[in-house]
Amino acid sequence: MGEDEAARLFHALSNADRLSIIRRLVVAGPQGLSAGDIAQGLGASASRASFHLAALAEAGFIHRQRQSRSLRYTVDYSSIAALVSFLTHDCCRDSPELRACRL
Amino acid sequence: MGEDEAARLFHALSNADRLSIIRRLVVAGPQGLSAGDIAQGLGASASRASFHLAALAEAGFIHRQRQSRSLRYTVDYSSIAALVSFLTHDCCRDSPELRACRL
DNA sequence: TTTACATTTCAATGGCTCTTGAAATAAACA
DNA sequence: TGTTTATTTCAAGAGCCATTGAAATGTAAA
Repeated sequence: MGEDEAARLFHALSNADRLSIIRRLVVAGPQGLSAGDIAQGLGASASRASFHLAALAEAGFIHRQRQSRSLRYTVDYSSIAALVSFLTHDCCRDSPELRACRL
Repeated sequence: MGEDEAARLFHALSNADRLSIIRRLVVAGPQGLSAGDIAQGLGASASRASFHLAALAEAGFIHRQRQSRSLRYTVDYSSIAALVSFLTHDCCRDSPELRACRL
């Protein structure tokens, strides 16, 4: 992953609503959540939730699937793993200093 | 770390120049690099480099120290470790699905 | 004590991001 | 078919971000 791509992914995570969405989808597990559930959980309007869902989906952090009238969103763990990998391997070059402060 | 704080840190990383700065500082090691070295390496104007250095410093990813006429910048690994920890522990709740796709 | 060097700060500009509410799309049901 | 439900898309506006070049700050050297 190059720096431009990584920057694009970090931008997708640079918003509290979007981080909250990811966390809710992690908690929800494999069955995910509908757009409406997410908007309600966030206390946001439908269009605001949709805007952030679109940003996350475009970056590959979540996927969606229609289920009758609802759209069901789920988290994509591999995209998060890729970002962790970028930070530790690419960016910090597996530096011992980083390891040393693993929490 | 809360979602607002995490979002703030992700925003600091959401730019290719800033990611490039961190990488250069990792490569440079404990003695770091001067602002001028960084601007030159980036192919950016002094003020542009300074702008991005200020954003990274404000977020705690780098530190600076005056050394004669230059300002020497170094990377702060603990801030990066904290972000990795946020992604894996807080955001993904140490989910086995995340582990499963560790690269 | 001027002069040069290293870096930041400032002001202006263009572009992007987020929010809101209204309109459009899509699916299910009566 | 017409209506309700679920969600996205669109347009407009406010605010933030990044870039540029000029001016200001701080430090060392002549």
